[in-house]
Parts: sequence; structure tokens; C-alpha cells
Amino acid sequence: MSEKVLRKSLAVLPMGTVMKLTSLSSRQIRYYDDQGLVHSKRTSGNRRLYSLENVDQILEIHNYLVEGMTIAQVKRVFEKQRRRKALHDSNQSLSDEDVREYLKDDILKAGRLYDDSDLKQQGKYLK
DNA sequence: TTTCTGACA
DNA sequence: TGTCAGGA
Repeated sequence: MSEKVLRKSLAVLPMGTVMKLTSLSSRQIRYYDDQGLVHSKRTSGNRRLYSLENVDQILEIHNYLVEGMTIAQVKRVFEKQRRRKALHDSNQSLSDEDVREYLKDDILKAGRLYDDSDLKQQGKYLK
């Protein structure tokens, strides 16, 4: 693992910092955390600590939710990403099922981009 | 002061 | 999701 990835994985950001970085409420961040969508660490005093990688994930989760996905669906998307990465890391060949999953992801992504512009037209985007 | 959990609206 | 309580 490169040093760069290592730094991004370092959990050193407290709740207040993540709130500013994501412009989300602590309530929302804790909710994603409780749902197991992000894996924060804890200090000896039970305070949550997040990494820059976590911040990216949180923003991604929120985008999915804004686009109308449910928590369960976001979980599935993350699961696929995890499997995809594990597959890449182990450098295995692709099974037919893997190929189908890839295609499914691409279709989902295409649909997401379409919905994106749709939402923008409706003025639903705050940023 | 900041963050935590649980609970209610 | 916002917000309040009560504690660390």
C-alpha cells in the first residue's frame, strides 16, 4: 500500500471537522456510521474519528441518498465496490457473474448521471 | 467545549 | 432529520 493511501486512511478527524468538510449534520454522519456505511474509529473516550477516505464515502453516501436511494441500496452499492476492489487486488480473472455485476454498476451509474441533471433542472441541488 | 447515546416529534 | 436531555 502506498504512503499516500495510508495517509488518506488515517482516522484523525473528529466529528466537528467532518461536519465542516461535508456540510452535513452530526446527526446524519452518526446515522451513516450506525448503519455501517462508514467505518469510523473511536478514541479512548468513545469519540468518533474519521479519515479523509471516510469523508469521501460520507459525501458519496449523501449523494446517493439525495438521488433517492435507500440505505439498503447504498449498502449494496458499497458491497459491490468492495468486491470489485478485492477482485482487483487479488488479480483474479472475471467470472460471468462478475461481468454481470460490472454491467449492472455501469447501468446504475448511467442512470445516476441522468437523474443528476434532472435534479439540477428541478433546482433540488443546494450546492 | 465537544461529542456521545437515546428518545421524541 | 432536528433537537433536547444528561453524562463523559
